[in-house]
Amino acid sequence: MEKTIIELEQAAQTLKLLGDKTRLTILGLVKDSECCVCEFVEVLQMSQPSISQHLRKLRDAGLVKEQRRGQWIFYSLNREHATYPIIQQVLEQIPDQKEKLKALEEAGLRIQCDS
Amino acid sequence: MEKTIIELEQAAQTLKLLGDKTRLTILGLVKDSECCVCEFVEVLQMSQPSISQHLRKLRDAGLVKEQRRGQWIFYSLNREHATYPIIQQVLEQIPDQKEKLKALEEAGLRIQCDS
DNA sequence: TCATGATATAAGTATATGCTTATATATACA
DNA sequence: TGTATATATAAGCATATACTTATATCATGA
Repeated sequence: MEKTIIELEQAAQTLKLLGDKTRLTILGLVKDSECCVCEFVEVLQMSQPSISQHLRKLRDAGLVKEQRRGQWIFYSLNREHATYPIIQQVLEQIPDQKEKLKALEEAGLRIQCDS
Repeated sequence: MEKTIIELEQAAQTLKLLGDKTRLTILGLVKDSECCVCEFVEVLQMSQPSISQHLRKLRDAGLVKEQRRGQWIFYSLNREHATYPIIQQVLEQIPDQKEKLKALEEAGLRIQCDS
């Protein structure tokens, strides 16, 4: 893998966004698969506006991408972002969030969408 | 290298501290060698109290260690910290701060202390 | 066209953050 | 003992942050 050097200022901006439990969990979730807002609300047990505001910060910074499918808006990790290598490394060193999505699925709360 | 999983909450706390240009630079500097406060002040061109306050945050979190030698207090990276793997990875992906120390040295502003 | 569900946005608020200036503390050295 | 240097701490202040509640937007389906 080629080593890319990320500008300090840009790295700091991304790290600031990662430096919040809620956003770090959100990124841990979208690392494994796309998620929609109501799933974050369910997993994180937080209000919908609060989640939306965190997502907006992540999206404004370009760390996540959004895609509407019907009534849902799905968020995914933007692996093209300049600071993605940092995010990737960080996510590798924290507990996997996959089980939380699995628990959602088992509770029948996972959103599946073909459109 | 063994892979250690860092608790999400603790990771977020460290990332928050890294998410500031000044502190990220400070950590980049102590990655290479011990530095004292006046060196940070010189390199970063910021007020001494401001630097001291950033150092206090880093020290309170345990990310750096301090050691007094005579009239100077030297700061160094605490490589035993639980979140050190994250810090290490991040520092590997941003520009090296070594030249800044070298410039200090050439300007005769580097503090050398044997005590 | 209307009601519902998913999401975004706005406004308000309490707290956190990062600087400033002023001052205290601690060491060195004459 | 007195002065200079290095550093820490305190207090004040402007701005940022992360919620809350209320409301707007947009797609779906009857």
